[in-house]
Amino acid sequence: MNKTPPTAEPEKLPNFVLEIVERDVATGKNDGKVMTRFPPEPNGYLHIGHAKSICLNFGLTQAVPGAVCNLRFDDTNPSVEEDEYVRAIQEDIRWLGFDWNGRLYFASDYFEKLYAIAEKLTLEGKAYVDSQSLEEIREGRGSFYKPGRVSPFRDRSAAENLDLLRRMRAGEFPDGAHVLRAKIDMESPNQNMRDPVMYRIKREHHHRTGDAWCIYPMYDFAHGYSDAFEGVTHSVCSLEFENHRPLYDWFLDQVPFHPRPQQIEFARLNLTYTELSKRKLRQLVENKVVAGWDDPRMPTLAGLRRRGFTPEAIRAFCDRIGVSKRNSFVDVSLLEHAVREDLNARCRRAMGVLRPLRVVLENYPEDQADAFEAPWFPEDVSRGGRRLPFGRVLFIDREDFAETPPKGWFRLSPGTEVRLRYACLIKCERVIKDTLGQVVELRCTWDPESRGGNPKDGRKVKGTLHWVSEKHSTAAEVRLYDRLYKTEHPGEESGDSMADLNGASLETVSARLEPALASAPVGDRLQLERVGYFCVDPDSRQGALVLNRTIGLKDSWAAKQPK
RNA sequence: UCCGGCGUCGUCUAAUGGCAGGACAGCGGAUUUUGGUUCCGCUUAUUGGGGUUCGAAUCCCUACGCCGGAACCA
Repeated sequence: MNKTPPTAEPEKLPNFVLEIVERDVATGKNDGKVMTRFPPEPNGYLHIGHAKSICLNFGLTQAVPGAVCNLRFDDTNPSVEEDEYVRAIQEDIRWLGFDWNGRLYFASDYFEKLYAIAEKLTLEGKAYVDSQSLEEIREGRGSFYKPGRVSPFRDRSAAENLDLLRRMRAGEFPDGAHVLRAKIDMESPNQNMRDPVMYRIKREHHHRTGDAWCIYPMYDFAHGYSDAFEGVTHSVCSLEFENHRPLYDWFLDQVPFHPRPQQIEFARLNLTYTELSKRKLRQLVENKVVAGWDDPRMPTLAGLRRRGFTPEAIRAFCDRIGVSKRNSFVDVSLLEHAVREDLNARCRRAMGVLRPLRVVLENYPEDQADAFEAPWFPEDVSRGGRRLPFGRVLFIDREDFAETPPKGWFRLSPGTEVRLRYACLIKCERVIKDTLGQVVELRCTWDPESRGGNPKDGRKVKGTLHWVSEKHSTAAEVRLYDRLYKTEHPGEESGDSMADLNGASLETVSARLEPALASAPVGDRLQLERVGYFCVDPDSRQGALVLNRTIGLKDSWAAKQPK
């Protein structure tokens, strides 16, 4: 029997980021202060990969006394950023169970301070205005194998550069006419150091600053300083920024800051059968492959929430996958395990039939009306229950009947007897088919001496089926979700994950549920016994319930069957 | 061909010069009015080669493999 207490947070794995932080605290670096930040660009919804970063950054504040974590929107590219995303991101972080405690920042709040630094660097001869075209700049930057070539504008005087920069800001030049570049090293083997662009002219409405600016700072220039302005000590980002660290440090070297932030890189999450590229996820939404960012098939937090995942399950998953520098693919079954583990401990059990098959009990009197007691939590009957109305006509799941049963079949088949959970034993006498040969109804008999499920004579049956009474049951639309992609690594073969979409990722069925479920509120989670975990979708209306299957139960019978 | 990073069970991850451990997955078994849960058990790993050392997954050298990098994106 299941004695599992309500979900407990599992032990966190040790990880190298936490080790660095703890060492820095121990050695008194930054006067013992620890500040991290989670810096999303508001250009899409957060997904399970972001959850890993959130759990790391905010989780550090729970592991290290006095540590804090900021939420900072990295909104330096107005072309792609929107307020909708700012709101959704905050909602998702809160839902996940974390709080930035008012430490909410925007890179765009620093535009004035960043610009001041740009002027300072320009004045000091560490930055210059380049008037080459985009193509010329790209060409001049060289390649993996070819060193860069200096721009013909690289030696403009500080005064001329400052004048041009001010006029850039003032809007005197068209988009693309000039950029501000850091003067570093065009021959560096690290291409990020080959005079990176600091500002570009871009006449685009910004979601917060509106039209106040026509020049916008680039990530590399803005990020480290934004960290420094806030007092961030440990700036955790993903592996693809490793090559940017020398540049991060170079910018910080030009202005004294205490504490001085340190960039630390870790491997972002990859999940099998899952796409976690924001660009690709946006494509799914824009191409209407899914119903929206919160489609329950999406790996977004909004999607997982609507699917019925709990924040506890996602946190437990993140704690369990660890943090390292190895790029890896986590098996999606680990996520599924975390979800089942949490849902198993918290969900009440109920009965519902996904694909109803009519069962008529020929020896059950028309006017008889039994009802059977059933606990909501079979493993803790003290938590209450309900009565299941019974009758002459019932529904069982089509999957629980086989006219010619395979080896090892415990369920119903002609001439065999099974238990209806909490009710009684029934035996299949006859199969009724339509003109196409499809089974449309089963004629059965019940054993009146087996009320509650145990026969008087003590005979055993192998199978126990879920059921509902036709007359009393309530109808529901049930949405069954499968993996969005049919391959373990979507896009691996063709280069485009769209090619590996699972066309059957959503199946909608007309189910019948036990009557007590008719009033289940939106968001309610439950287990349909023998079937899976479900939650009530916001699309539900009075009398028209919509259920999402969060995840099926483990099914060792189905797993063993030949495909 | 350049720069940076990474190589531990099928997968993810521990070990910080001293018994290669855990989780998931898989496979058995027990219990079970959910083919669920729970419990018990089992299989499986240090990329190769050299070196240092009483002792190496760990340090050094070397080879190989994988990932990232050539936006006025982040």
